[in-house]
Amino acid sequence: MARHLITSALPYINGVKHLGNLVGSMLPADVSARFFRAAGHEVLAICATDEHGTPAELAAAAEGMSVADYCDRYHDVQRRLGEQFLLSWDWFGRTSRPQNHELTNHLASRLKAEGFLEIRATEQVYSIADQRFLPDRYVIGTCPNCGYERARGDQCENCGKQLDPTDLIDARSAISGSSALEVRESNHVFLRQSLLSERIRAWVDAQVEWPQLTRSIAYKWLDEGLRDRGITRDLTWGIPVDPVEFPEVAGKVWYVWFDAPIGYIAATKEWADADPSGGRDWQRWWRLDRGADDVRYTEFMGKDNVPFHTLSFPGTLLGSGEPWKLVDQLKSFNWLTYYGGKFSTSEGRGVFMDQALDLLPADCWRWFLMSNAPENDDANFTWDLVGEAVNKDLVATLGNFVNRTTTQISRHFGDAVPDTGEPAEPEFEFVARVRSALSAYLDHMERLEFRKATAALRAVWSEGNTYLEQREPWRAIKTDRDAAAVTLRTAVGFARLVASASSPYLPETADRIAQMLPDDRLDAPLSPELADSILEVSGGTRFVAPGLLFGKLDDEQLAAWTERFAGAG
RNA sequence: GGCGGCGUAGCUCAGUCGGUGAGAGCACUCGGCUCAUAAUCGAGGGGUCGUCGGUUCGAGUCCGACCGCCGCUACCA
Repeated sequence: MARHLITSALPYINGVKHLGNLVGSMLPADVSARFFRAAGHEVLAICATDEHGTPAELAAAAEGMSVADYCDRYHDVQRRLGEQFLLSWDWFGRTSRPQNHELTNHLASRLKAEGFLEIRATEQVYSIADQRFLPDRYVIGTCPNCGYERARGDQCENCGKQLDPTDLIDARSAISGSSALEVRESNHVFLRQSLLSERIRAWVDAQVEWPQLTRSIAYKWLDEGLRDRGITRDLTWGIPVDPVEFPEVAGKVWYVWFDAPIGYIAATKEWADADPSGGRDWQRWWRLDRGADDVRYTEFMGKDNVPFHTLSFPGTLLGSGEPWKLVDQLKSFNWLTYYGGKFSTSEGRGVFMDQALDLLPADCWRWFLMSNAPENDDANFTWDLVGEAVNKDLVATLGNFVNRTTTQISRHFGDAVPDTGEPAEPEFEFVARVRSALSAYLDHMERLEFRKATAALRAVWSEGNTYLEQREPWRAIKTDRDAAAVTLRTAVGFARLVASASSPYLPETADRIAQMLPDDRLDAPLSPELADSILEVSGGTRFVAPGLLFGKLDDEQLAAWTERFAGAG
């Protein structure tokens, strides 16, 4: 038994996440958490909402709410949607909670003591009308290079030229449109990543398990040279700096990218604090000097998050001088595109988590998304692929197997598992084939190779249909009732195994299949040897047909959804 | 502009250190079966591996150029 700490990139607070966000971090994290639990390991799965920063303030203002109320509301929305997608977090926390305030300030204090922080004066654009400093990209104006009128202060989207806000002609606030801007000087705390660079590189060098995408992103940044980075902001919404320790920046807050990953640890502390018995020990998962030395820590995220998780956050923990647990495996994902384009909130293109659940059950989405996950390259969402995943895999292969098996049992043997006949060579061969297919599936799961794992799981399902075709119980029942009994009892045993094997992807369906045998459940850990359990179902035990597991999607339905979600772009 | 990635059967994708006749699922064709949501099982057709050139006994796999698509480029997160 191993101990697995699993975190998924924290979803940002401003609104409902789309299916690309889901498949890039939260969903694979949950599939892995469920898999490792099913395999008998100890698992702690942590997630939280990332609540600080300018976009949260603006989104709250747009809805006429205080930012604290706004975050309360959307934290609840995201938690509920996560639960509806059957994400089995051990804890879903918030970066705005006191645990994160405390830990963020603690780590800042440690970094200061170790000499990795520095106060620097910076010049930033201040909007008088908005009464706030503007991040570069919130200043818009005409590009001096190409004349594009809606260039942003960091880069012109039209010609690609990198800009400073002061380069823009007719610069104005992207928030209010006001051109009453001025450059003001402001002190900020900088994390001296340049001093940490060699330690971070040595640590990255040791991460031989990381996938290619993760490693290449980390080395790209290291090779270009890590720059010192401002980790405070002139905002009101965030974690306030300690005015005693950092008087030069009193009244400012820590940068959201400084406090967000610390939120993984703080959310674990929330989890521990929430247990009144005091039986949960967060340090056992995060402190190498408090029992975390045998933890295997896996992070899940989209590729845009990789630099922060391979460089800045590890730099923060290494620089603290304290023995924090660092990530072991970092599984990163490319983008899920919608018919080749970006999922877009502003243009209404793509499918969002709340809409998705109105169309199909969570299990269908979980299966479609994971079997088409953007693991090695950007992956394309199309409704045809949704239809294929549901109709071919779930309905025709898995659902049909369970349905044809249970229909025949109910018809010929009633509400008990047939108990006559003895397994023979065909059953032993079947078990051997299942063991082999199951083994391939479990290997891919261990390696977090989700597309290969789903293909391998589908191959496991197929073995059931192949077996039925070979034994033809519908024919045997007419001449050799015992032979049909053995076949169908074996098929039920296989279905019970399939429920266990499929549970990481299809938790709800797995439960429904398992309910077929309410008195004879399978709870042994997932392993190739579990294939032997196929022949261990008790004949005569109570049997309940679960009914159809999945509904088919017809072409008209898919066409209607294609039309509805085409979006403005 | 810089950096990185991708371009393999109609579609979505695998192809580990370059090496027996280039793979899977879906779609398509043929056959079997009829218990099952016309589902299933078996067999088969289909690709000059973006283009051109190079290295090599041998390249989808390495090198160069070009064409096309995409991402990142550090105070949005």
